[in-house]
Amino acid sequence: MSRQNSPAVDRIEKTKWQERREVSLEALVRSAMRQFQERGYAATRVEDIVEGTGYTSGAFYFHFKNKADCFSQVVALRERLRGDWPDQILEGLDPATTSLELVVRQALAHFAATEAGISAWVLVMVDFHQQNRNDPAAQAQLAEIYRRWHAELARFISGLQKGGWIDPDRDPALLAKQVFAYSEGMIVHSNLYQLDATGHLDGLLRLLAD
Amino acid sequence: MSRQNSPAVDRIEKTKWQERREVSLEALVRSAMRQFQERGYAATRVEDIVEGTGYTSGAFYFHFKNKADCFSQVVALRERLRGDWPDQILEGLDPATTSLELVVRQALAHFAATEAGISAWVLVMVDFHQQNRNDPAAQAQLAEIYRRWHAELARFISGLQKGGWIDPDRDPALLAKQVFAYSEGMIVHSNLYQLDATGHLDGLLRLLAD
Amino acid sequence: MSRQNSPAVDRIEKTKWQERREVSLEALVRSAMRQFQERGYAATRVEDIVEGTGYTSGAFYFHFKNKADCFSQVVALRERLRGDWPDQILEGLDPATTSLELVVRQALAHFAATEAGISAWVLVMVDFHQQNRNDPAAQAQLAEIYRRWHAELARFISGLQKGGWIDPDRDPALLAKQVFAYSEGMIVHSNLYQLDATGHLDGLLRLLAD
Amino acid sequence: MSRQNSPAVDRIEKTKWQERREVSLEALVRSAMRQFQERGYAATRVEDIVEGTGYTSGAFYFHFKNKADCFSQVVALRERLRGDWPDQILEGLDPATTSLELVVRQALAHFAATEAGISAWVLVMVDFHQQNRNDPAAQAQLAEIYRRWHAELARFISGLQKGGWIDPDRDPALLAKQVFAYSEGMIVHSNLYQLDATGHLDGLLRLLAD
DNA sequence: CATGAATGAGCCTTCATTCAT
DNA sequence: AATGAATGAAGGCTCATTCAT
Repeated sequence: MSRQNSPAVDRIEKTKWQERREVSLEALVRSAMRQFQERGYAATRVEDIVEGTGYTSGAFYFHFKNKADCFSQVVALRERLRGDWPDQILEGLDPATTSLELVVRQALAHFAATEAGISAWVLVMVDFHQQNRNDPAAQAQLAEIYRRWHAELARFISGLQKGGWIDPDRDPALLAKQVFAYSEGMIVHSNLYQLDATGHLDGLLRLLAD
Repeated sequence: MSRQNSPAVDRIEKTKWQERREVSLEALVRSAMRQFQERGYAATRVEDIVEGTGYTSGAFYFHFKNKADCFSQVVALRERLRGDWPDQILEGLDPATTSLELVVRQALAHFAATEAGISAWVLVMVDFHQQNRNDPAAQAQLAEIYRRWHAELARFISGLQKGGWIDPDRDPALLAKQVFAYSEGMIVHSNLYQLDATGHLDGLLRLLAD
Repeated sequence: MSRQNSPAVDRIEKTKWQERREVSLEALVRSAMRQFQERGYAATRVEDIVEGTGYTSGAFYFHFKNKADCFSQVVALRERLRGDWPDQILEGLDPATTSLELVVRQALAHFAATEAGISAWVLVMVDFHQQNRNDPAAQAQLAEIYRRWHAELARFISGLQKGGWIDPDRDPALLAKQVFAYSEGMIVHSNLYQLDATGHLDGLLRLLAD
Repeated sequence: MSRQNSPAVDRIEKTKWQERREVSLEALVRSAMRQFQERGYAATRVEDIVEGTGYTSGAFYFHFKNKADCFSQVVALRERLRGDWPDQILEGLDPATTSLELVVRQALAHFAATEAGISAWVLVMVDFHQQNRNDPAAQAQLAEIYRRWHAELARFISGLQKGGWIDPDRDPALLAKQVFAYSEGMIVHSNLYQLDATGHLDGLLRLLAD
């Protein structure tokens, strides 16, 4: 609290600090996201995250309580990046002229675009889960992440039902669960076993079809 | 010592040793399977595996080149345990009186039984994959494991087609890929996010249905 | 800014700044004393000291060269707080009506009062000593602190001798040394081993008695 | 368990291992004692302890759970070294021809001899206490260490009373407490403030005298 | 075939201190 | 006079693996 300054100056000062802080935090979180994706959660050292950002490991621990906290912030960033996709995608799509396949393609494209090439995040989630099996807080956090993802998906599916793309009698929550699991299962297998994406979309449509 | 014995005695000695060797190897592999499942691959220490078998870490490195080699042998054991399930299950099932759902249930039951309560092996696979991203040999090995699993599934699906449970025009390989991904996606999500199994079977049937 | 002002204003400015400086310094020193006592010297982080004062670590390093310097200033504060106790306590005590025990009790009460609940400072001294074993300057400083404390005690004991409470033939310096060591030994043991104060006063009187 | 060997061979094997283990453990504990004394508990790194023993930090963690555990074992060693001193010293001393001072000198000499030049262990105890203030287990352990030391001292004092060196009406427990605190206070002050030993014995005798 | 003591590289984390503002 | 983001060195501890026996 620089008591000699006027409140106005004070506010400006504070903003400047805050900005600087946000800039470095953002840089670290983005780097962490990339590294986690590239190496997995466990195999990523704090040094790896810091490297290339111009900061040091000390800065890391200024911004994060620990590695797990950093992971949380990465997840938060990913949710922000994803944005309000259920509405965004459905908005302006005419059921009369747009097939279900096209809508689904749009959704997949949205994720591919917003998640900045980080396509196999499930693997990181699994990795994080494995490293924190005995930490109930961490597990609760994972469940919470799912809850949000699932809610978004269910909302999207409701939209599909309202638009007439999907049978309105099916349970959106259940469908969301199935579709989500299927998609991530495909991603897991693609990465673990070096498979191509053939059939991914096809299966998705079968699950959604009545 | 054995050099002083006659060839006959030698052979007997050898056999005894070999037996002991097999016994201890089996014990270690089974313990490793349990531990990997319980703690994940990375988090399982060699000490954890050895503990409870009556052997020590030295024995571990007598039987395995390293931890990854141990993992391989666990996978091999799992394949042996699984056995020739496509034939076993289909054998004697009458399409006229048995629904697709029942057949699928039988298959799921078979895995549950043979895999001895190790139900979330995907997580271990992911874990192993993450720890060995830069080792092409390990990745190739994973691909090979998939190949075999996938072949079995495809064979099973062919059987279903022959029995009239599934549209004979669909591609068994593709279907196997989809069904496998879906199932493991469900398992991953169940474990990571503490979900129940609701809807798992339903989705499976939708994928298989025409 | 001050360069544009008249010398008079300058002087006023300077005084204001100096005041602020003293205020913050005082706050930090007092906080440091509390924290050192509560956590020990080594375990007290600069952050701990600063926390609760409204200042930040930057302010700390404005006032102190480093942590050791801060410690010195705390010690100086403690000496100021202690004040001129040998005279204060003896003043007005009538040897005819006041027992030695009562005088000693008064002294102990005085310390308890002035040192503001900081009763186990020896531990901090030991801690500081341990962390600075290889720094001759720090060790010299400790010796100096002792010298002053010891001188005060010796003066007090001289007073006791003049008042007839203690045999005038005994060496005040030696007695001071013994009494001081005994008292602090008691404090150390009380804190390390969770002992009560039983027998503390008794031993003190035995040391002083002829 | 080398199952191929006879039980006799087995026992010999085990003994060899045990011996080897004891040798290295002893080396590490002794080195730790020296280093703790020389540098203090906190300032002693595991590397310092290991250095000069021919072992590495890995060996340290094979023998000790952590640094605090190592400290415990050092304390245990010190108790072993001290041995059954109350009886040893009093044994064969004739009260008619031996003064109290001489007996006390013998005791002090005993400690000086057995503790192998480690004369200021209190400082290490304080250091350890300071580093573990928030660990109730550690604090309980310290109390236990005191209890044993104090019991030995009280037994010694009882012996002095039986021999007629000390007034039999005084409370041995209280006396032990006072004498112990005084002695360690002296040691603390000697080391912190670079004092000589003058007056130490004198004070001790005054506390014991009636 | 098996033991188990020991290695040694590696990683997370802490914290006194600096410095641009 | 004070802020607070950032540094960077240091230290405790883990664990896969080795090796003499």
